[in-house]
Amino acid sequence: MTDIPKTYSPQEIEAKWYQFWLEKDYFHAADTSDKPSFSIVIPPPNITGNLHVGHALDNTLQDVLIRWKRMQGYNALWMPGTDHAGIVTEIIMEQKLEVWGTSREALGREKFIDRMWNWKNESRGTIIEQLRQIGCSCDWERERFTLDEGLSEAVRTAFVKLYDDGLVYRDTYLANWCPNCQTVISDLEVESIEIDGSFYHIKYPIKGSSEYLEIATTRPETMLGDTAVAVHPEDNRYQHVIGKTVILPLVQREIPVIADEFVDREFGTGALKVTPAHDPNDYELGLRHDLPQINIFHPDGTLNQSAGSEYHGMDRFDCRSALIEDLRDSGLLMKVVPHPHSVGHHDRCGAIVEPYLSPQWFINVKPLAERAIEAVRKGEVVFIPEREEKRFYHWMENILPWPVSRQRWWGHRLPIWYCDDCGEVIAAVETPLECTCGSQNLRQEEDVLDTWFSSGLWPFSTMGWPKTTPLLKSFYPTSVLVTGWDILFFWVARMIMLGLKCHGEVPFRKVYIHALVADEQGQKMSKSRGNTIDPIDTIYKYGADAFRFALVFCTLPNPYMPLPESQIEAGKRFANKIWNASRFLLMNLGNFDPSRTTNSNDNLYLCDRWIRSRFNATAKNVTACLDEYRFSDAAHALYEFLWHEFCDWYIELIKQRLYYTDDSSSKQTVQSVASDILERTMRLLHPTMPFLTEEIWQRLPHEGDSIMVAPWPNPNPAWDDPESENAMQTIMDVIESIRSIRGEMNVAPSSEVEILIKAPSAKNRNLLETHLEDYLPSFTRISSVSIAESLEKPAACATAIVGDLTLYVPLAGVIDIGAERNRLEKRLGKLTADLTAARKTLDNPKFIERAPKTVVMQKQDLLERFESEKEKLESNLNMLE
RNA sequence: GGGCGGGUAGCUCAGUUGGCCAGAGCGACGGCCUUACAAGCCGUAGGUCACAGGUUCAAGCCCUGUCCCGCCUACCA
Repeated sequence: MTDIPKTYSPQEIEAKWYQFWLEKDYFHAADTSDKPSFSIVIPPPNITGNLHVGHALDNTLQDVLIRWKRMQGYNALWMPGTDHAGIVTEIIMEQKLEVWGTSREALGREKFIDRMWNWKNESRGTIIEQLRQIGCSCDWERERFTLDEGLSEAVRTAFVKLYDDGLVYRDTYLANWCPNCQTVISDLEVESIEIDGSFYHIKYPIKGSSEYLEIATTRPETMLGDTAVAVHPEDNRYQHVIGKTVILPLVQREIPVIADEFVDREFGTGALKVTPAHDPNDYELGLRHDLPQINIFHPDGTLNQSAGSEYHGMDRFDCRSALIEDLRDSGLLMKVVPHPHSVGHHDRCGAIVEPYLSPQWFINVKPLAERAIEAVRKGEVVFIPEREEKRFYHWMENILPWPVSRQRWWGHRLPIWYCDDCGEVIAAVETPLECTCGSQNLRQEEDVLDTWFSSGLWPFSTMGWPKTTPLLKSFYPTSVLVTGWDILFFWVARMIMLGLKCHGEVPFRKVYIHALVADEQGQKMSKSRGNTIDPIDTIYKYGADAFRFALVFCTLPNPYMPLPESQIEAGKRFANKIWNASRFLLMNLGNFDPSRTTNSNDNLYLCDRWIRSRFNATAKNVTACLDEYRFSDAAHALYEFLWHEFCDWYIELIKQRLYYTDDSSSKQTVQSVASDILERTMRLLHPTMPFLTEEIWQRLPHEGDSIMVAPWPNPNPAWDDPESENAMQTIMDVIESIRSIRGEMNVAPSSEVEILIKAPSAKNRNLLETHLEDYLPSFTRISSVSIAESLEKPAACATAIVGDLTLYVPLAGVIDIGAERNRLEKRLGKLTADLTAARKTLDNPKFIERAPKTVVMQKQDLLERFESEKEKLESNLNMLE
């Protein structure tokens, strides 16, 4: 066993165990089982993407849950897969095509799609392989992709079902249009960004008059599509122009001045240019006043022929500049005023979104939303943290129709066919052969569906829906969904709506919404900020377990979670600490034979009973934390127990017995207790740090083939031992006091000191007499220990007080009286303050009267302790001369 | 404009239904290569819990107001 390396090196260990688990098929969940079911579907990452830190967090948390539940005896399914990620993937492909000197249009739909599939097949596995590197125990045999035939059938089925129920319709509407991607997008995909824009004040001359109206606009180029000017009906400034005609500058089109209450008199000049085809408000205004809609843009954002020959073919922003110059030249530009305002940008490509008239397919999600809200209100889906539920309601209650068609090629083509002969529109799961009119001139809709539509079906489409499969029966609704808050509306809300609609049941019982990863300054990690960390580099540098531990440790129910590199380093140090504690133990197991150990408590030392009791508390705590999705607390509990109880104290406490005991049965006992506690703790830690724990577990005495399938450690009620915990606490306090004196008095660690302890109570005297000499040498160099009911304070010594105990450490020739006085006075100052506060509370008759008895008693105890300690401190101070 | 979250140690944050002397990690300072671990060990310092009121026997926690910060959301051209 001495061949165990001194430092933990994760690389080969991680690869080895992952392969082992795969070979043993531990990741695979049975279709049906006698065990209770637990299931999670992975938020499918982009098939052509790379793992980023957000994925790492999301999937680590899922892996923690799934490994934990598996150990708890569940038939645990983690359904993996990937998403085709329509628009983003196409954007990247188009960039590649440009480099290769071609384009989407040049290739045509069929060849373009072929390229996409080739790319998909090439990159297939990249992100999956990365998930494996962080240790994800997904059921890889069941891996799905949103464009697979089965899932595509689910998409068609769901869409047709919605169509048949009258929830799908086609409409020409002023929707958000991305001129760069040349597709409509939903309002969720529009990101408002504040820009330093300008207000352009333009003269609109009134026909047959020398007067003009002053119009302020942020988008002067849209004036080419103006079909009216509007003022407030009660605006005194403009009463005389209502009903008159103005001449649209440059264009010379005559347009009416209308009155509408929508216009805000306070804003701008109180006169509004109306462009029904290019502004949502103007669109509504136009409908009310029956104004013409003049579309001045091509789909790519260049000006079309309606803009007039002057501007035809120009880009919309070039046109703005040109138009401003022309207005200036004509003397119609009055002024340009800085006007910061927010402008919609496409969240995928960053282009400024254009409100644009086009025929689109919509889903009327209002009825679905109502049902989803009801389900959440009834608790069929529980949000963690709870506050996310409010965001959910807020969005759902104000939901608008969902534009689902996209003018793109990579995705599910809408299962809609048009009859060229009779104009019939057919929605069908399978390609129809002929129309009801008998015509075979059927043409499928060109548009594809929004990627989020297929994602919305993910929890059941991956399990075989629309077929009724054993998998659906066993695992739907899934137990919990784990995802970031940024896709609550995009994805979570839609899954709930579509799950209820299509499968009649919510898709998951719980949603755990985690933070987005931020850097040390609290800034979200993003490529544009350049503050990202690469998970694969990080794993290489620190090890997967260290990375996972840091992620779990930092996971709090906040919107952003800082993940400083120092925390990942701490994870690495923790892994190394565990490694070395295990190494120590393994080196001292000798020819220990666990099978010969009885479970008798006879030979147990105080510290054995203590560590078992502490283990119990830890096991309870960790389980409770995971039950409540308090990941960070679980990690803290494990860290605290392993490092600061097991390593700092227990290992030190047993060294004497392991090193110097000849009594083989006593040695056998401590070997048994220590290896048993470590083995169980490895199981508690396994979901968080799977590789390290497997490696150590395999080396320790254990039962079974893998820690992965070992049972989750439950607390053993027989191990709860508050008395031992109290006794150990006293001993630890004594040791800490001595160490503190040595440290503060600058006693060299190599020099031995004498310890005298006045122990008035028989209980503590007995405790110290029985145990202290066993334990003390491991912690501090001592020449002798004297314990007595009462003893005289030696000259020139430092003192400390622990409960009713008074410790004397003679330091003749070493002690600095001034330093010791300072030390004691400082302690006394704090003590006096605390004592005064406690006394004040207790002197209040209302406190005695109204506070619970236990609280009063606690306070009284506390006061007594303060008083006794103060008394001792003062006497020590007085004797200091 | 509306909504949500936050302001606790130098930094990042815990602090679960109000009730032991307000904690952790990192950083700082001092001392140790003590045979599991220097990726370690020991010790020390550092906080008017944003501010002002209120409720209560008791407030970091509950209520009101103020000041900051962040985010989400909204059609003011």
